[in-house]
Amino acid sequence: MKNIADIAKLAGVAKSTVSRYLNGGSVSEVTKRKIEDIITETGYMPNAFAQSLKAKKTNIIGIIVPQLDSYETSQTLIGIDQQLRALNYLMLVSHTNRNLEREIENIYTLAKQKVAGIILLATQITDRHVQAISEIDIPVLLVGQHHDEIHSLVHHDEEAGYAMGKYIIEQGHRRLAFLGVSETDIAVGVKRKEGFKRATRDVNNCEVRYFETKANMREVAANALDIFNDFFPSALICATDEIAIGAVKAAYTKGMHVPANLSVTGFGGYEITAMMHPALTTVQFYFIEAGKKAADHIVQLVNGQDIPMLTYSNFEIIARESVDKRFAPS
Amino acid sequence: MKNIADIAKLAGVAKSTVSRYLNGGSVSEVTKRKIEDIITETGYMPNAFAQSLKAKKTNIIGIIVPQLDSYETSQTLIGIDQQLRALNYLMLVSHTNRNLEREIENIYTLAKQKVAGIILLATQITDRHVQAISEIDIPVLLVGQHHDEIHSLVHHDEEAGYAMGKYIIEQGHRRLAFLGVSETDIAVGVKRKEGFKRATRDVNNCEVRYFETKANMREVAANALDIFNDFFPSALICATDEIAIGAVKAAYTKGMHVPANLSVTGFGGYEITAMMHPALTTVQFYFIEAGKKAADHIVQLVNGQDIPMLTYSNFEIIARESVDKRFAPS
DNA sequence: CTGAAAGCGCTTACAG
DNA sequence: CTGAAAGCGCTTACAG
Repeated sequence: MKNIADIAKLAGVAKSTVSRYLNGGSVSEVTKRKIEDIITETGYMPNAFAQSLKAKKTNIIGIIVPQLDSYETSQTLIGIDQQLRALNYLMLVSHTNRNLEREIENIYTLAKQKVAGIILLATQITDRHVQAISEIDIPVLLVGQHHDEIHSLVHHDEEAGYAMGKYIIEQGHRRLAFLGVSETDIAVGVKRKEGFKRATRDVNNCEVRYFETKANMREVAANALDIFNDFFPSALICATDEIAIGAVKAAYTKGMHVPANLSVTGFGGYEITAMMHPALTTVQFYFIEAGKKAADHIVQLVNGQDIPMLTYSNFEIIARESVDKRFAPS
Repeated sequence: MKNIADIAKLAGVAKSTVSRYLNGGSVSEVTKRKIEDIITETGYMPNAFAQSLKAKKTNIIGIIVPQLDSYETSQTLIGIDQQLRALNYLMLVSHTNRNLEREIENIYTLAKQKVAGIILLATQITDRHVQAISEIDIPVLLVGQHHDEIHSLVHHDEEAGYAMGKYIIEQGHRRLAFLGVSETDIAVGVKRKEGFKRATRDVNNCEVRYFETKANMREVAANALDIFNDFFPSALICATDEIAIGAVKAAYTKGMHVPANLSVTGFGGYEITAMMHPALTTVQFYFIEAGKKAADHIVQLVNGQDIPMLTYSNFEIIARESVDKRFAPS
């Protein structure tokens, strides 16, 4: 492997001239061509460490993900990667397997690797997160959760919950079960539920009950429909598509028909929800767009530019087959 | 941010002593403690570039993935990340969006970043891949596809195809449609089909027809069942779970019942296949295991150790509800 | 437009 | 066990 000194010697110029050529500094046409020839000839590639060591910055953005095998994560990463590439950055991905301890650890590890910035696909922000983030002195962007002191990009969970509530009410349903997740997850466990509450609380003759489950389709499929006891909702609003998929499975297993016996909805807009039978009514979030925006934001932060502390990503209700129209009592 | 010189000064020793402490060289107990104190006090972290520049190696493994949003990729990455972490390596992920051009480009980019090794989640290996890989002088491991000149880790696609063929025949099916993908994908498009052929070709009174589709559930759902024309198979063997999911949807859309009117099978063992209605009979590959093994292998290659050029990962047939038992003509 | 020199923050023989 | 010095491969003022 050749280094810049070799190239300089072969081209008959100084190292600094080669460096200038590489970085778009002013170099005469003749010199430029000479260097160019040598570089293509030798296949020379500058050593990224030496560059980074000297320039004190890297073109790597670290991404911390709690869960690699979810549609949401994949789509968000695709968006991030795409925009990062356009901005000439690379993506160092670190998987935490939903382990908060490991999340904190990774913040320090990435800092040590001198990444230019960090995007944290967050599920829960603890004080230790905040402390780690403040210690490392590297820009950090939260995606999916919001914290007052850290730049955040979130989906419009509360509004989405509200829209879903409105929709279900409009379809005439009045006995509703909301199947949510732990409130430690503010975005999914609290915001979506709150929005739903806001949409349904002033509706006449409407009974809503709230339940909690693990956000894992297998467990939901196995247990979800047993938690209602003697309550028989006409519609089941699930806080994620995964939960909804499990719930539909559970319904079939019990011999119930969706939506004839039970309407089911999700949140997310996972591709698979269009393939289900019946196709799932859900909230479409725009993960790829959010990922791109996240990449834009972290790079702006890296460059010292100013961005809003909190940004919302859009959503849309996708009405499909899993919700029945009922005649509501007036 | 402090550097090694600051630490040395504060501890009253030479930089080389601090370096030795950091790298586990021989340092007296007293000195060790002094340095330790200063480091925890200052929160000092060595600059990874300077380390890498000098030591001429990094702890980063580059991963090139064609498609981030597939169960297979996610699971494989989880396995890779997990084992890489155990071996003290980090994972630089680069997404190519199934663009071969970008795949080649990424090989060079990662080489420039001086990653210690590269894992390529491959779909197709062209001459240009081979050339790029030979040029960069960094160990490369192929996962999912096999090439004679490059270390490869593959699923046992041919055997899996064979096992699926045997299984379908055992269930009494004799009018079979195999819905495969382009032969440019050797593992999925050629090997699985060949295995299936081997299992079915000597069976009496058995008619098998081969079709090709895009490996995308939406397209399959829209078109898959129209390509048979006047051929009415009792079983449809799909080369991937995605295709099978699309095919089941297509069947429902046409008012057919699975498996009563048409049995359907997949390959992969995606989590969602257990949640479908009916649950899908498929081949389970062990992606996480494969990922871990891939991580082991690339690190062994990085360390100059010898590993076999070709390694197979296991599989298993998962018999579920999407295949009917028929009485075969004898 | 070009070159010589210093320095980024480490590690590694080498000498003691 | 410890330290002084050289060097990894770049970039960046600075001077010309």
